[in-house]
Amino acid sequence: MAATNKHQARTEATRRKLLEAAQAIFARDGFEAARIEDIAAAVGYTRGAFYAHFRTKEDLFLALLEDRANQHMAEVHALLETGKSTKERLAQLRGYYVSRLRNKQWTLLILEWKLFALRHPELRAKLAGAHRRIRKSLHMEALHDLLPPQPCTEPAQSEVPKVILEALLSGLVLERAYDPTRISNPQTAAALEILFDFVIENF
Amino acid sequence: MAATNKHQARTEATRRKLLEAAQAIFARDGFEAARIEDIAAAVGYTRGAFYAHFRTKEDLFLALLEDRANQHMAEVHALLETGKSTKERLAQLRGYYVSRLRNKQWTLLILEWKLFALRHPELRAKLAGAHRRIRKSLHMEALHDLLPPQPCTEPAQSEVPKVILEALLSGLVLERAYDPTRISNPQTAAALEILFDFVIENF
Amino acid sequence: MAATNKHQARTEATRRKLLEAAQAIFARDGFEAARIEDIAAAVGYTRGAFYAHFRTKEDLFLALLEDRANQHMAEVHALLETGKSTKERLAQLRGYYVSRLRNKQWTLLILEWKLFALRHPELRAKLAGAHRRIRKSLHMEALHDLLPPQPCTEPAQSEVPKVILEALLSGLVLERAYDPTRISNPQTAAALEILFDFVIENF
Amino acid sequence: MAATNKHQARTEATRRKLLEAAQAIFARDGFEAARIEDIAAAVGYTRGAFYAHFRTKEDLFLALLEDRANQHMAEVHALLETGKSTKERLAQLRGYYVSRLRNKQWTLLILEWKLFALRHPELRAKLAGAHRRIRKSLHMEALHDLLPPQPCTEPAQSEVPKVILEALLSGLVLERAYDPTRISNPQTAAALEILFDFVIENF
DNA sequence: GATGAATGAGTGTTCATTCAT
DNA sequence: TATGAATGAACACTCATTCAT
Repeated sequence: MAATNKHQARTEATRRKLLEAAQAIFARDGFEAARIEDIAAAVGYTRGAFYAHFRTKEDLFLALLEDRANQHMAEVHALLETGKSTKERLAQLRGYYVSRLRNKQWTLLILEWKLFALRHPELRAKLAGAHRRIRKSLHMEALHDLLPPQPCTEPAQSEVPKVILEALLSGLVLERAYDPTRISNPQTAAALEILFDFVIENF
Repeated sequence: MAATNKHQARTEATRRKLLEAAQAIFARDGFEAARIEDIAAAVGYTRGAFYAHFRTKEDLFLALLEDRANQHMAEVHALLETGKSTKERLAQLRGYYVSRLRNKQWTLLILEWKLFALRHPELRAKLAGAHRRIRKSLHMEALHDLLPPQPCTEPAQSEVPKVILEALLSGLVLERAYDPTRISNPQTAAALEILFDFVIENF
Repeated sequence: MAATNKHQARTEATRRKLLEAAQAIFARDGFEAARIEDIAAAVGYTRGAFYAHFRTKEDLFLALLEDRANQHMAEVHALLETGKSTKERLAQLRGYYVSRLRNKQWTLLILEWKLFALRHPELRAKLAGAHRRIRKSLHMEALHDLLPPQPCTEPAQSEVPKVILEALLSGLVLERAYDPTRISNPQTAAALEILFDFVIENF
Repeated sequence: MAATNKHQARTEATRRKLLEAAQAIFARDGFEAARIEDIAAAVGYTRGAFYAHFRTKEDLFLALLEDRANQHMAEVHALLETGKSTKERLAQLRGYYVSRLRNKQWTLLILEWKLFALRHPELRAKLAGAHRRIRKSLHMEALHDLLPPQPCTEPAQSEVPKVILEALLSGLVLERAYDPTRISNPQTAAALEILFDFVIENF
């Protein structure tokens, strides 16, 4: 039993290492250009080890997104639980939102994910699960509860601010990665703060 | 001479057809997954014909961006020349900006281009020319002259609104392509209009 | 008629130019790596012009060898006709033999030709004509008549000195092309002279 | 450990098989016309397997030459160690030299190698290592020590006999491959023996 | 669980050749 | 005769995936 646990622990550790490496490689090279071998080698394994943990490259990609989505969701929930008032929680959410600017890899991964989904509609069904979770993690489901009820709007309406904020974030992260000289980090953060407030109030 | 002209015309026509097909295929599949054969076949040619017009796949990708960038630049310039006052021109620019929402392919191509540049830093130098033109076409250089002079800001500052608007547009186009059910076209257009005004005034 | 002659002359001139270029390119790149386009471009034509004069690349290669073989045969014959005695003619032949050291292209072409024949036995029949002429040009048929009659030897025997001298020449030309620092031109020429005499006398 | 050794053994065995096949195919078809697939198939593998052992076709070609060069060097050294006197060793070297006549593949490979080097001067630097070894294996370095000291000659002079003998051998092997009817094997061997002695004494 | 040899499908690219002009 | 656009077969090389150990 103890042995089994040790085995399990080791297995789990390898899996985690592979996921970690995958995040870096997928963000760096994109899904298509990423090589299984690079991912395995990055944590000191060979291709074979990879296939002991994941069925295919696609599989890894999805597992990675699911894993990270769960993680991010947990972070947001933890964050909001410490907030005492709606106002405070909104401020925390804002802080979290702006801080995501620093996590280039995660943002690029989401970009890759969207492009992937866009280009493999036949996998939509299979992707549905991860899909929803990533949605949740991305879109700050929480936001919904924090906003003043808008009586006359359909529920779909409430997606608008989330989509806007997300689009903004991902676009800015990409721009900074693509050409860091055009807009500085503080400038970007400041802009995000202002726009966060504006969007929350006006959409 | 006549023969030469005919040849030239034919060459040019084929080249244009290939570029047209390339836009569709690159936007649909992304740079990595796009197959030369698909591009050629889309306009009724074989792979070999392709290579009479472009040296490599990369070459085609860059030529395509350059071509489209020139085209978009021309559009903006034509647009602004008809405007009588600054205010009118700004309105036109706004209209053009929102209308870009409908050109999914071009926006996805720019996304691909940025990812490509991000992932091939060794080509930055070679890419510089197309780079700059696309910049100009994207970033509405014109915007600069239309804004009220902001005495205390460095020139770099003026990039901020352009970057924001661009990020927003590309993010929203991607989101709509990825999941068209979340936010409708009118919603997106309306949001873009509001945010255009807000950004112009506040950055 | 005059026009026809002019046409013919022009055609012939183009053909000669192509052959000239072919010699340089085939010698430089070898048969396999030589590109039709390079040959045509070297004399200011395009691929199409080439095909007005030769059916295939192989065709050109054979035509070239035949042409050069004829030329060399003519040279040897002219040379020997001026010689008054057997001794004198032998000395002339010797001089010609050593002088071939300077014609790197022709020697490399013969090498290519042999390798080609060796590797396309199915073409042997087709090659027979050029084959024989090149043989004659190479092997100094004349030599046979100059040597003292060797009563007891079969005719085949008389091939031996020719083969030896030819092998020597081609090997030395190749060596000098491959590494010019190892053996100097004068050294090579001197060696050839000595060996020519030795071979003539002893085989 | 055992596994590693087995893996290594298998790897080494496959590599050897591929080298063996490569020798046959390169000698048969020449570097340019040789197809990776043929080489792999000749020992029952697929193209992919080939690339697990060699980076490129060029790589294989160089590895092959290096490998064979080492082998031939070893043979010569072993041979000379059994000779008791200079005279005996010279006789052994002579025997070895003449026996090389029978190894058509190796001689054709050297020919290919020289043509390759001649036509890829940009690779000269990269080729330097194999270059030198092949030189040594070819040129019977040993010869140098066996010859009577020639007081007045520069060291470069000592290259002359080696170059001559080598040129002769390769030329004759090629001639026999190209047209086996012209000169018989015994004739060729006899000629080589006579010329070996002549060259040793006179250069 | 991990290795790494081997597979095999896939794709970019080259180039001899054809053909309408 | 000469052009050059287009063809299409060929081939080197890559890489996700499998499998015996």
